[in-house]
Amino acid sequence: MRQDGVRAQQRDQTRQALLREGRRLFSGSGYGDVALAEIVRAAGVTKGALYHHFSGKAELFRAVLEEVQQEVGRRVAAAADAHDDPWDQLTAGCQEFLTATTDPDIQRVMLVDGPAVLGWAAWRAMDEAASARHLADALTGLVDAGIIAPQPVAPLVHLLSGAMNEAALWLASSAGPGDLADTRAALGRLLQALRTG
Amino acid sequence: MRQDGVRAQQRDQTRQALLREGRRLFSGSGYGDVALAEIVRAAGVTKGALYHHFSGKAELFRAVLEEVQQEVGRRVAAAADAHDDPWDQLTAGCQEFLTATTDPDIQRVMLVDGPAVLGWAAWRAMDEAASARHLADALTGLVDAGIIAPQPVAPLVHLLSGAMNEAALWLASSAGPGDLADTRAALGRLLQALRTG
DNA sequence: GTTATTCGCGTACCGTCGGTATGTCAATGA
DNA sequence: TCATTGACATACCGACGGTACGCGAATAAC
Repeated sequence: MRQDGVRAQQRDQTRQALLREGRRLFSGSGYGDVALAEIVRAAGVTKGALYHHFSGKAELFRAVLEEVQQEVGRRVAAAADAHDDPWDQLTAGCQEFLTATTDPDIQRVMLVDGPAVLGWAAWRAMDEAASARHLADALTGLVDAGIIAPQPVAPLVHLLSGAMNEAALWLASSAGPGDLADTRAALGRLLQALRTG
Repeated sequence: MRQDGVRAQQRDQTRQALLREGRRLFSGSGYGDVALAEIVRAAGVTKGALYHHFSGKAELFRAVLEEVQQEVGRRVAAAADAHDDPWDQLTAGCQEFLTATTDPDIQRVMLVDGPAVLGWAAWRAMDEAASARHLADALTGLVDAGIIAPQPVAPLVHLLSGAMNEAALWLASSAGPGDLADTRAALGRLLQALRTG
């Protein structure tokens, strides 16, 4: 990604600075309470630079969201790949998702502001590409292998994805000790319900 | 609620008009894309009236959200009360929730903009009071009756609530024929997993 | 019944913020 | 060496949320 040439390097550096400070401020204060002037000041540039790299505030946020989602997606995929058994891959991925998205900073961008700023449909498409796709693949594989009952996977993907999103928000907000373990257990029981026999 | 006296009537009428037009515009265009000037013009008043009844844009939205949530809550409670068996009450309530929140206008206010505008914690508290409380009560009752396995209900409430929210958004957005039925079936299977033996 | 007072709301105004138009200077290619 | 492109900076604008203040009618006080 890094190109040679003085100008290309400077360009990348500026873009990275905008993404870094944008992410930090959006995470901390929420999209609506962050002014562009704040972001560019923190990044050491001006609004001219921001509008040279992004079409506006919403697209900067979109870029930040994409970064966050792909990080979470990679963590989930890595946790799943650590197992060989398809069923273990599913449960490990779900548990890792629950852990990763418990970070309040990730939540604000990914789960709270994301759908409102970009619209649910666009947010869904990005989530699909980053992590829900893994869930759909895992479920499809398990159906094909006869491990879970034959059924349309799309409804399941959304039910489970929504369940984990909301649970993560709750865990970060009002979690007492043991709530994470209880939630993991409850989620495990729901997943178990999908198994045949 | 309606009081006598010319002034009290006028006051109620203005407030209702603001809530009605606010709800219509927030539902159609989303919180961020609706200007206060638009709302007061539609309601036939001025910003002075709006700020006399509400502390600002966010509180008007909060009042609208409360209205929407309580409507949904009443629908869910009514569907549940139509049954005598506690288990039937749970499933009927969940299915009704899924149906009620498939309305795109309700979704935008209740599921997309709500958490972003008021913050997740405040949104959650309102949702708790309006409808999630019924879910928690139903689950607690089923645990006490020995119909579902003894376990903390709080994690379950959030998992199921989140599952239904996300599923409703999906159904309204990209639903093909049969998706609603498939989702109801999948949700029913997940609920079934909670039953003992 | 007259006066005082509150109340519901309109009007005018302000600061801030997202967005745009244009200028500028260094890096690049011929 | 010179023309050109590109990566910004600067100055500015319109819109919007919010506030200060005024007014007139309904109500309360006596």
